[in-house]
Amino acid sequence: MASSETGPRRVTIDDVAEAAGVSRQTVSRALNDKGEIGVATKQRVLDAAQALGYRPSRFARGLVRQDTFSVGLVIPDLLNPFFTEVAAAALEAARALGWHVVVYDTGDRVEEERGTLEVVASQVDAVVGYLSLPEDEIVRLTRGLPVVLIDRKHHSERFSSILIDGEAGVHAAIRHLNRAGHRRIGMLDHAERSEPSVRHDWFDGAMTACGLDARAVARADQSVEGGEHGLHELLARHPDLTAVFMFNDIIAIGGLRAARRLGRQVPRDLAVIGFDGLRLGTLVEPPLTTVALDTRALGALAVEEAARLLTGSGPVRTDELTVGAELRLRESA
Amino acid sequence: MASSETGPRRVTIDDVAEAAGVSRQTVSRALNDKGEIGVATKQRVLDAAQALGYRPSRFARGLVRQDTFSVGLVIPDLLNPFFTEVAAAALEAARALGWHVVVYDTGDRVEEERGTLEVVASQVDAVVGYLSLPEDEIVRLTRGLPVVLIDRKHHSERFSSILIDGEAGVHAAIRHLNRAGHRRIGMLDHAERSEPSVRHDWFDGAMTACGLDARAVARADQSVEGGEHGLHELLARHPDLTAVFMFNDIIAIGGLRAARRLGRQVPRDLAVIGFDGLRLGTLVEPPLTTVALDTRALGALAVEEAARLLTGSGPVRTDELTVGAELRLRESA
DNA sequence: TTGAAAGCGATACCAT
DNA sequence: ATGGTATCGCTTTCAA
Repeated sequence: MASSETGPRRVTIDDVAEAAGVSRQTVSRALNDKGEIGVATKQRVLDAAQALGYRPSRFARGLVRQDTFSVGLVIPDLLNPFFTEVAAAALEAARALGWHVVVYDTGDRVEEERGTLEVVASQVDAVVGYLSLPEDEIVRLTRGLPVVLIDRKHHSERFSSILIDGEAGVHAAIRHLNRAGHRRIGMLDHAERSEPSVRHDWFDGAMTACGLDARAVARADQSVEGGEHGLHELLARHPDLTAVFMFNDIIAIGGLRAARRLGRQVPRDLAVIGFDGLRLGTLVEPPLTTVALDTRALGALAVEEAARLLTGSGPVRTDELTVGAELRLRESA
Repeated sequence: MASSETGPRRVTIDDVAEAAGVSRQTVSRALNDKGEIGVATKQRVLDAAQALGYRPSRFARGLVRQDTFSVGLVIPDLLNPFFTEVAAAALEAARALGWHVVVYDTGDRVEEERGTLEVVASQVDAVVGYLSLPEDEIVRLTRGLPVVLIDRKHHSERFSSILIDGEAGVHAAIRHLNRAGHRRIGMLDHAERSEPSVRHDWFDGAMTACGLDARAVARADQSVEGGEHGLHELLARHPDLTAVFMFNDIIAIGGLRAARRLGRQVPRDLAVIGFDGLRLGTLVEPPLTTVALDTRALGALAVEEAARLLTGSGPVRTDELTVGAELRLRESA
């Protein structure tokens, strides 16, 4: 027994050729259903391939027929319904283009994002992602690949961005609350970064436009539990609030639950408005009023833009790469 | 202007070598951070690569360093939370193995499943999927690839299966209802295939074991709306039911909504038990009692089994490829 | 530190 | 209908 056992060598097309007593081109023909081959020969080749357990190398094949593309989709958490919807849309758009999608879930960890970007370059032709690393690091890690950033501006030439413009939607939401008589409106912002979010800016602007005071703000983790916690805190500090605008639907759903526990009935005692427009919002009680994004468009645009970047077809107008948001009235406000 | 414009040729390593005035091995060294290269040379190469917009071919690279694996994950609908959870688990397991996952969403359409299987073979080293095509067709389309079927038995040598055993869990569920005084218990089965589901068999067995009549069964589409419809129908035919076991959580959530609309309070007027144990079930009102599957294990096992199949390491015991289910009491029953 | 040459495993083109 | 040969773009020896 050799001590340098090296594992079974890969079965190549040549092995099949030898076993079937033909040349490798003939094997190729048989396997790819090309014509120009005798029926008997073909069968013999197929049998040999089967017997040897032959599987063509996708790399060798890809090398010679340069006609398949894949995009890497990098997201923080597939179980977060927002990203589920974006991912589903990306898959659908990719299917339409005949592209393959390699999905990476970084579990909200920066090191995983870094690790992913490190390996992704050797697997795909372009990257689409909701990324949190500094841009120069992304530039370095993606070694020349086209990159499409979701909900984040870019600077590098190689990059592009799909942006979210929720300003009009948030204004509509606050106006809606104002008209319904709400004056003391708070916001639950996210707690990820140290600075307030862009959504908070929109909220601020909308409140100011209505002549309202926008200072009742607390922060929450991006999870149902985070929203629950956050609303408790917000209401502890501002018990007189009659309405709350939430950073997103996930947090809003946590808020709904917290309100119930606090004995505050929604929307009678407390109006709640979310952001994102997740399907999930229709399943909770009461159904969530929200500033709805077209997550489908978001995912689709991202993949399509990646394809555009790769083929070098000209730049598209920024507004075509921007997804708007509109107020969707349901029952929570 | 030549009328036979052929598009920009791909930038290869040789182009970079020429531009930098070095050999291509030197370029390779520079790009892969190998040592054995002068700092100045390295920088010159990197600059040239940058200037030319060079990106290494993943196929060429993969061909020579045969060290990366990918698995194709084929599911009917990523937006169905059950598959979201399975997919997330699969991604996590794959990450641990250093594998890449190419995801395909067939949108519940058989033709798409067929189309996917047709192209997937040239992209991955193994396939994991919740498939509905006849096995002989899958065998044919996947041309030699190892295949792991989720929630479905296999016959082919090349295949393996991850099975769900919910019998004990369903028995526990029915016993729980029985103990709580329920006697008239119905079931909402799925409507996909013509025959009753395996879960229906479990229900049947459990009811019989309790000495109860298991004939109140209706069918529902696998969606929230389907569950809503289905429960209406079931209660129309059997108005005296006091409890319902649902094919899965999605349908159960529809049932919850239907019950509310019918003015039946859950669990007081109607107890509801789902199947799957989705996180989603904790968000609805009331939180859903369910026969919970370990979807995490399901996805992870599938990917790990695919890896095992590929490396040819011996077969694993069937019970290690089976995911159990247990009754998770929440508030709907 | 750098370069030349030999593959990796398939397909395409051109003979026969 | 079948085979020979070049080729895809890169990394890995092995020399220099």
